[in-house]
Amino acid sequence: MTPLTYLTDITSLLSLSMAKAQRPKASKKEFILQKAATMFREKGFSATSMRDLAEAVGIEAASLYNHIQSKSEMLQEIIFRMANNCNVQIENMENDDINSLKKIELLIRFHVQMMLSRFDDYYVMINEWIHLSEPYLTNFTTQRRVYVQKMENIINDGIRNKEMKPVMPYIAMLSILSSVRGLEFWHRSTKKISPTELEDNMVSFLINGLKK
Amino acid sequence: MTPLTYLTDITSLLSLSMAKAQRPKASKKEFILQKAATMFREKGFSATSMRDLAEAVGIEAASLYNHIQSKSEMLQEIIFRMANNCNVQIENMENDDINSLKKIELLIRFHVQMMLSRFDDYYVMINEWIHLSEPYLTNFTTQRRVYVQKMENIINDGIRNKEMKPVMPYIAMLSILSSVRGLEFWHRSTKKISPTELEDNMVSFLINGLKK
DNA sequence: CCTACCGATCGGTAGG
DNA sequence: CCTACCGATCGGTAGG
Repeated sequence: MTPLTYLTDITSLLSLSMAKAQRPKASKKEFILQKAATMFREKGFSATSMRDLAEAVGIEAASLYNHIQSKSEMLQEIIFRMANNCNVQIENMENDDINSLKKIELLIRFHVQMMLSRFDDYYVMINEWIHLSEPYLTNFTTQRRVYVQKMENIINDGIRNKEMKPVMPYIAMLSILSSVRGLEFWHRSTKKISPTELEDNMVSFLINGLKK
Repeated sequence: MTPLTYLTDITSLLSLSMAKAQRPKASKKEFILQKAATMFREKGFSATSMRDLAEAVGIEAASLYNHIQSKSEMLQEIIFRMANNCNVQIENMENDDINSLKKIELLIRFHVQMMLSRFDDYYVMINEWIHLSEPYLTNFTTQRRVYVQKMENIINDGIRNKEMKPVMPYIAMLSILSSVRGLEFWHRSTKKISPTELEDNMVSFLINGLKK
């Protein structure tokens, strides 16, 4: 089984071009959301104005509202789609018959791949969730709490099965997710390291901290 | 030598109470900067208004300008003070006669301690630098580039001296700094783990990825 | 999808 | 340190 097995359904979630062919309206909305994600990442949600966004899209600010409901709604869509991707991934994996160390490796690979291939969306989820309004804010933080708990549970299992060193699961989980987040650095850099090299080396460094 | 040796000069840089006793004006400015750092962290620089800040300080918005020049200037002061702390730390250490692995351990401890004891300032430096205006923006990113290069160099030395595994220094540096950043999680949590426990376990997890 | 426009709020200043 | 206020810009709406 290759590490990519778990990622097969993600391309369908990405379905930008599909949507474009099938529903022109949805496509324009997707286009707007993509530009919004890029600007939210570059300038932050609060510092991005609807007029800036409209200019990037190529229409007047007022016209945006034919496609989206509000600035907040765009943030919600960007974040909860990405959160769903993450939830689907870990739930598919949980009941799978592979050992805990391999599960963690696959999770690291999944997150690195998300961070590299869907940089804007992933970055916005991680850095701009604070600007969600209620009840979305609580919804998100709850989902995140559940997610990281699942990850800690996998590490706990690994320690009990003697597959892993007796590290503090909380610290390992935190370091893994944070290290992936740190790849924003690489994204801003001259990219002398290839995505594959990056992924493999990150896996190897982090797994070294876990493996017996 | 205890890991804290390198931190002795930091308390003098923190000198909030000293300034309070000596120069009342400077003290009020410090008070404002501290409130600003907290709000910039909680809501982001752009979403923090001078009126919000004024209310937290207990004066009218216009009165803030008797103590500070502008909203931007506050961000600059918060960020460059913290950046200076980091630079002082690594420069003091560079020419020191300890091995590379110990240097990295001390750097991890330094960053964890900064993240825990000066959460607002550290967080603002890491997350809000993007809102600096030129020439401060370039100044900051340059300082950061130099800093992480120094850290990579230490890891490179460690590998050449056979103290460390042949990891990719870039990845190790990135994971270390990102893991510390991830402690914002802990800061928002119920804090069932003590700062010391946190520091020691983070050191041990990350050093495991490096140590032969 | 546009023009025209709304009330609210922004960072900051004048003058005392 | 305050009152009073500035021009600019914000997210969003009406109406076509």
